[in-house]
Amino acid sequence: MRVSRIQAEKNRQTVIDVASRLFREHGFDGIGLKDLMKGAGLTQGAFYKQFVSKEDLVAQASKRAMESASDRWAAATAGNPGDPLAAVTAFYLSMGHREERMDGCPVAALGSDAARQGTEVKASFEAGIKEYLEIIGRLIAAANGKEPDSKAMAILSTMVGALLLSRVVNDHDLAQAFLDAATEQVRDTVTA
Amino acid sequence: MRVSRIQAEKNRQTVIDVASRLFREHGFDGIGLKDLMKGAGLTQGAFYKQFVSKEDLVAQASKRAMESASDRWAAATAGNPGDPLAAVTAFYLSMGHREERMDGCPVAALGSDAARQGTEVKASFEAGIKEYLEIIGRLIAAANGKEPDSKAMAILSTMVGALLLSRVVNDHDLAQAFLDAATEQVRDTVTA
DNA sequence: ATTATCTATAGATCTATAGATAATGC
DNA sequence: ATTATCTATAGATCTATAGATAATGC
Repeated sequence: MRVSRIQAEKNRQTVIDVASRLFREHGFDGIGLKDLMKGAGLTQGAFYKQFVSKEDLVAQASKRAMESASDRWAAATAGNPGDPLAAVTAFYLSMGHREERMDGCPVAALGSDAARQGTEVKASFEAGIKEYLEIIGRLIAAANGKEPDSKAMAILSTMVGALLLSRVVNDHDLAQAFLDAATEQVRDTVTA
Repeated sequence: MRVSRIQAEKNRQTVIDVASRLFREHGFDGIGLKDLMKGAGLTQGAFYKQFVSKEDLVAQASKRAMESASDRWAAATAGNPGDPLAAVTAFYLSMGHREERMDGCPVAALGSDAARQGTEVKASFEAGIKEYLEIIGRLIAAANGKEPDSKAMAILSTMVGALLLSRVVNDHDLAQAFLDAATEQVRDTVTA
């Protein structure tokens, strides 16, 4: 029954990874500890040796989700050095991203939920958002000298808002139109 | 115990109104039927004579919330005929709105939750979003002839995204900066 | 007679805890 | 001896239903 300390820590990390995905899929209140632990191949009983409370896991899973999201942004920019911002918007503002909540941006998937959470969860999101802003800031600094902070915030707002809006409508064409409009807007903001 | 049909219908409407506010505050999964009915001055038992299921109430409360939100937009434009779009952004992109989830925009308050719901709930949001777009479209049509649809979608995305982002960070200054950046962005989009 | 609302409850699920078990680590 | 995980369970809460009650509406 008992496993080694190394394996125990691996299990803990797996729970955080699984939770970061299942929370994005079902919301913080939409999935229980039993199913979260089952997703990691464990039972409910192991949970409280790994975490203080569900809220504790929510904060850690939020952190993990934001880290993997900004890693994905960095990978996209590295994959297209010619037009890195276009590379980011190409995946972020795509119908594929709209349909893969579980592996997508945590701000769009859980932002409304996160707004109701405590300081620690918001701190997890805040750190990830600052990472997003730094990446955007670097990308637009090359093309544009003035007020990169404000422009980066406007760009991020447009992207998050468009993805969220695309997900709450049934009409696929309308969803696509939100993503396209945001793509164009970001392009215009950078060249302005 | 029994009340008149007119009073019964009033009670039903009160439940929808209360739910539209309490859902925005706590999320669809964050409040139960007992507390929703208590908020309307009734007990849990009356619920299933008024609604088919909790999901049914979620759809109706979403519709009500979006209606009252677009009414608020219309009121803001009517209140400042000189610069109606500035009137809308002034309240939408304010710290006051950030802090009043319960009476604020349902897309920001419940968008992540709505993305996980069924067709009926999304239809409620979709109708409200189209209303938002129509209002923005009318306001920018006056100042700008070309592609009002795409511009309206970009503007709405920026507004929703900025409000959501302002709510998931702890730092008030960063929250304010998101709202300010979006305000500026909307202004630039219209005059471009 | 009908019915809007009430109290009560069924059955499921939720978070969290307790004690048993079996492997690790000293 | 310690402890990571297991099974089992406590106590609260959730959605939904059942039957009682008391007022409306015919």
